[in-house]
Amino acid sequence: MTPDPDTALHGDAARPSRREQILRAAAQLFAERGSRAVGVDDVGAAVGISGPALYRHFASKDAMLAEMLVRISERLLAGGRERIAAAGDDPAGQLRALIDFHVDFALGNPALITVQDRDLGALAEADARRVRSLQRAYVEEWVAVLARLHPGAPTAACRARAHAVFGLINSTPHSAGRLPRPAMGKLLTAMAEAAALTPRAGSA
Amino acid sequence: MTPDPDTALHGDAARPSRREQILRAAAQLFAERGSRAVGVDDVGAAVGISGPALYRHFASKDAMLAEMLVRISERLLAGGRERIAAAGDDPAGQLRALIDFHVDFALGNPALITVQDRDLGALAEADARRVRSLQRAYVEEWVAVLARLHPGAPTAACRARAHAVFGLINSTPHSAGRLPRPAMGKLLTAMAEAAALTPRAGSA
DNA sequence: CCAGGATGTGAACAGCGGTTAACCTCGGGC
DNA sequence: GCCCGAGGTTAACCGCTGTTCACATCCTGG
Repeated sequence: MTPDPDTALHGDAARPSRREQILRAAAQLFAERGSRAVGVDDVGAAVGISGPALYRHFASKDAMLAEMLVRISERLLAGGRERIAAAGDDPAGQLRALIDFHVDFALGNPALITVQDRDLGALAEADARRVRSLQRAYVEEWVAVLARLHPGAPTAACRARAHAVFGLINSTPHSAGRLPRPAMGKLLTAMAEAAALTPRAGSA
Repeated sequence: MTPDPDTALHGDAARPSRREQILRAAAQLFAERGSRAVGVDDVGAAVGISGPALYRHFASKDAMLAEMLVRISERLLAGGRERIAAAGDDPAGQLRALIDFHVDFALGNPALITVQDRDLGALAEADARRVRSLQRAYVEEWVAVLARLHPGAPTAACRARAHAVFGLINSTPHSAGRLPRPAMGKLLTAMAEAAALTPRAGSA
């Protein structure tokens, strides 16, 4: 019955266990260069140990990436659902809650955002399936809210709208540092809301 | 004085010379799996030849990627400038022209869009510099237009706005196929315009 | 009809990078 | 005081993949 120092519990807070340090450092490096381009030695060096020592903490390099991506997707899905629930029954309020949440996440974790949609393809099919499933669930939360705001719009359109808003907000890593974070937050929030609410234009 | 079948001229039209076939196929594969993950043999197989034959047309795999990315950036920059010039002096019209152009490009070349911002990091520093320079120039075209539409806004904010709009439009590859292309075009255009024009919210 | 360049091919090479193996070193419980 | 497991280290292995080589082929122009 050892305290099980690294399973699901134990969160991210407290002094980060080696595993956490590694995941953080790896996320940073993966975001900068792409997971395929960073070597095991690079990740090791980033946390002060060297190379093969990582295998004391992870089964493989792919396992690191998998855990990283699964966690991100889980945080997004859980956070999104929380915010929707906390926003009551008003779809407009729910949308604002989702946007605020996603903007905060993106501004706070640009590296994770980058890795998430660049290195999904590097996962083994089993892991990829799991991540995609979580992502899909998150998207569907948005779609449900958007559907109430755009009655009569086809679901596919709401889905496209959700993806477009993600793209807008996730642009953060590309223009990071240019603008102070609070200003960036306000700007992205306003743009995202405007984009999400725009009625589709009439045919003529 | 051979007709110089493959230099700059010769465009993309006509029956695509081997080089073009290869570049197209490679773009497709790179977009699907990431440039590092596709082997030289895969690209060869995609055009019916096998493996090392590619070296009759390109100096290296990296050279293929480099040429691909440089071309994309050039097309975007040239196209953007054209459209702005054709739109006269009205900033609102220029913005619409830019948006239409970018939406068309993204919907027409999802693979190129994907490769462009995922595999930039795989380039040698010299090539990367060139591509970044072209991209920057394209962004600045947008920034100039946005600055006229948002007088008093700091340049950094306009730049962030431009990146956000790119992210919105470039979301296409992630939600492709779901919606018929014309509908997708209308939707993205409307969302992009709304996002680009939203005034930044007041402080309280 | 014959040289020759353009284009392909399959085999061999070489380097890189993930993974494993064998060995060290502590800090703590019986 | 000893044993032992957690966590590191370095050296070796090995498979994969970009690249090169030596050799066919085929179409073309003289």
